[in-house]
Amino acid sequence: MSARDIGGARIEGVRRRGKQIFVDLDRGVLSIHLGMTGKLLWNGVPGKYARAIFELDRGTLVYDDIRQLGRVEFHPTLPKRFERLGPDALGIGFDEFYGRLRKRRGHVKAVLLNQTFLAGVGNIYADETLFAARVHPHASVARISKARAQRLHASLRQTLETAVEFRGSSISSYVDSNGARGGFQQMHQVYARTGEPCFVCGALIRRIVVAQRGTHYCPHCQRL
DNA sequence: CAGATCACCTGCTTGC
DNA sequence: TGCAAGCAGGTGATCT
Repeated sequence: MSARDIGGARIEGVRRRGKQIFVDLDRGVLSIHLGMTGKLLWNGVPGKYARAIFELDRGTLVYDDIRQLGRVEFHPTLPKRFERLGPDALGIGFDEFYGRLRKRRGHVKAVLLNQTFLAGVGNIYADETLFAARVHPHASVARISKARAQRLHASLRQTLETAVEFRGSSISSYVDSNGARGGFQQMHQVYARTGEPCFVCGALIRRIVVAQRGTHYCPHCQRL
């Protein structure tokens, strides 16, 4: 993407699906993904890690990203890969959730992280959801009962809604567009609590690796 | 096609 | 004190 692509473009709308942000322009679409350390700062001062600066009529939007796992791309037409994104994790009802779950195989945590299953569940929220639902991250999706699926669905919604309310988890450096840190990290029950006692039963939280991601769970509360 | 693995990137933590 | 190694993770490419 270069300034030539979007200079003078008119913004016609802004949408979000999971972690993906879409800015509809009169000549295409801007897709933005914050990755892990990406930030969009409204009227922020561009610092050492500013990767893109958008001069708008009413202010300046700075895209800042320390680890550069995020992306800002311009597309004249939206690529097919975005069509593969699942429905937004916050909006899905139980029937659709259960129907989609039944078509999947493998470890439940890997499925939760898969953005074609649902869009929007990252590593922290997968761990926190599984703890709230009392489901072991290694549980096989094929063997999840409808009752447990209901707990998973309810826990996912609860976890994400609370996280949004607290404006996210500022683990490394996340801040919102006003530069404010999130507060959800203080609510974490298992994430990054390896070796510490479970708040419910006192058992020590364990860390394993599932789907190449650090995975935290209570060996007593969460069952296969 | 599905699942597993690696590369990307840099600040912070750990170990010697 | 200093330095190297390990770790964090969302996604896409590559491999099996």
